[in-house]
Amino acid sequence: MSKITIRELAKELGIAVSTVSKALRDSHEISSETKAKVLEVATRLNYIPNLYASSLRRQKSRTIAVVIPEVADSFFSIAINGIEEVAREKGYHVLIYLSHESLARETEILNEFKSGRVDGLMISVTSETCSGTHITEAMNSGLPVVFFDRICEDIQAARVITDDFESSYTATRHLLENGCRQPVFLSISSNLSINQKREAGFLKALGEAGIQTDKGRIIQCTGNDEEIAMQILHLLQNPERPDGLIASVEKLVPPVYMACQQTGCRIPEDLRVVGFTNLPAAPILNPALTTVTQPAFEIGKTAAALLFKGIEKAGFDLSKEIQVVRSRLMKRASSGA
Amino acid sequence: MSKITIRELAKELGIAVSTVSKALRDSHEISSETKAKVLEVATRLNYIPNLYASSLRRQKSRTIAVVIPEVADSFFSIAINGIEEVAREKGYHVLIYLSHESLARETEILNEFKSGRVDGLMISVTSETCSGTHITEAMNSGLPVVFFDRICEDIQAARVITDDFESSYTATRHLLENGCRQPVFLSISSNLSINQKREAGFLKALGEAGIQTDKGRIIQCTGNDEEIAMQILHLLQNPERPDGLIASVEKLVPPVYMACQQTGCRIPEDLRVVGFTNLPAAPILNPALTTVTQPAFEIGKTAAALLFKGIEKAGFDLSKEIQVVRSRLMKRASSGA
DNA sequence: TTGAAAGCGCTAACAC
DNA sequence: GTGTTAGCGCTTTCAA
Repeated sequence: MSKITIRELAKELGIAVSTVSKALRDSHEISSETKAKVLEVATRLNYIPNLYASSLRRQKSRTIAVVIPEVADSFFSIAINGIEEVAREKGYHVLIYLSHESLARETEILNEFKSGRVDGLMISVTSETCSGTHITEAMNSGLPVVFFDRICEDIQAARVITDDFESSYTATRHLLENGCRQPVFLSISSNLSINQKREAGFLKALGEAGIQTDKGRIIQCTGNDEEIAMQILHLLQNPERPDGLIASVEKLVPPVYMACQQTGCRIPEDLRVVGFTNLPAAPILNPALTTVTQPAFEIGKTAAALLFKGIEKAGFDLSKEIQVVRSRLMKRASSGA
Repeated sequence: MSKITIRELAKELGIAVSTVSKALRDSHEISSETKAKVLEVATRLNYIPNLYASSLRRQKSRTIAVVIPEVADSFFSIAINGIEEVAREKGYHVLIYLSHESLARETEILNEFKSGRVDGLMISVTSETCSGTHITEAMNSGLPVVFFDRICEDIQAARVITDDFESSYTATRHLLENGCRQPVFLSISSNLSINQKREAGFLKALGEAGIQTDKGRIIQCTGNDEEIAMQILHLLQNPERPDGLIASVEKLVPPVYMACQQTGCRIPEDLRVVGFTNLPAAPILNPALTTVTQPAFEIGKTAAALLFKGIEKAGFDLSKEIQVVRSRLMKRASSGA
């Protein structure tokens, strides 16, 4: 039960520690008989190698870090599922860090990785992150990095993203085809490249439909949850209220629905709604929400697989890798489909 | 930028490594002048201590493990928020492991902790976990353990839970007071102590109301998502269908609502529904869902705080700690409130 | 094919 | 108050 070291294994077997070490790592220079014997005793004594000793020696930790703004969000939590699945197959451990949309916090977190704490990093940046010097610094220290979903445009690094521009364009066209003339786009930050793309897709569809794009079509929702709720409430109370709405992130969906309940604004009759979200509850909302559903699990898996390639394949240049996994528009009642 | 060691710091300063080490750890046996000098050079050279060397030497990793069945669930993801917050304050790192409701997987995960990989463990067990020998084994190796939410009754260990019996009893009474005569309780596993308590609270309320508790009032939902959906569909298609329902876990909510849509069963007229869930979307479902809302964030924080006390306070006996944080019944339209 | 020995970077006795 | 030194448990030359 107590901690057993490689030294004790060696003593038990009557051979040298180095032999045991090699046998355990399945080295080709050890005879298969010896390997078998070592393995047998190791399992019998329930030997578990000390990861820290190994990490110190090999400068490898078999651990990766996942840095995300928030975990209580269906996109990120499902993405973690994908990441964890791949990590487990590969025998890696997963450290989770939440930046809570704070650049300062994100910087602080990344700074710790310079010491070799992790072998790789997967990150979805905060809405405050414009420049990425804290990230490039970590990369320069030799850390393989993969961005997923929320990338940093100005950093040349591996990216796993979805087709934000196209899916937003498609969603907007869907609204327009259902009769919207004054749709708005609810954003949480224009720093975020995914938001810029979603906004661009939205505006392109508007432009093609001959709808003015200059006056308040894009609305920044800032502040805490209550402030955002108030902002949305005001929007819908306004006499010139929109007749269509795209919620660009999941957390905007409840306040939109609540504001409609409070103002008597009917979905979809008065306001057609589409949300970027992976909420399993989307089909059972009142009314069922039309969503741009991102391939969260796939993105997590793909990004993790890419990272491990970067970690394990010598000479593999991660920085040029860009993978796009497509989102799907799921039409439901909220858009009057 | 490159990795700088304590040895180089010492050389730069012209003092011994041990002095540097002690200064960095703010030891009382180092003069404040020396400390200041060391700190200055350390920050100037951007020294980041090698965690693995330190962990190997001190047998402490400043890392904790969180083992949960699933992360794409609002209770667990919010609990992680609470855990992460406390961990960050304490300067600890958080490893996440998903057991996916598999005892085998859970056992495999815990086995790795015996080598001293983490300083403490927070766990919410799988629905397959009846006996906890894999957990006691880890505990016996000296690992501080805190259970949260899904505990193991037969293990004497720290627990942070909610009032499952009482909240289920209250929820059931609420259904009965609104006219239910044939409520059912949807469960995913009777192994789980939280489910047993919730079932017991349900049955007690039924008993007090003079309702028979022997015939199929408690329904085990097993299998994958589709199978569960089919099972619930059959339940509602049955001529003797229930007039009230408690969904004991979040993932049962969507299939219940979907089945109602498909069968034309109206909530709350034909079926009054209560769900154990922290879904932010509960108020905007069709109709708004009455929930037993668990204090997920509080549970996470409390459990983490307890674990750190167990890790850091010498002689503190974690195993006797039991903390109960109360859930709240949020009455909404689905129960006909 | 196996073994001896030198560290990985840090900490904690123990000396000075 | 500061320095010297012996490891923590493991991996990896290099020698046998």
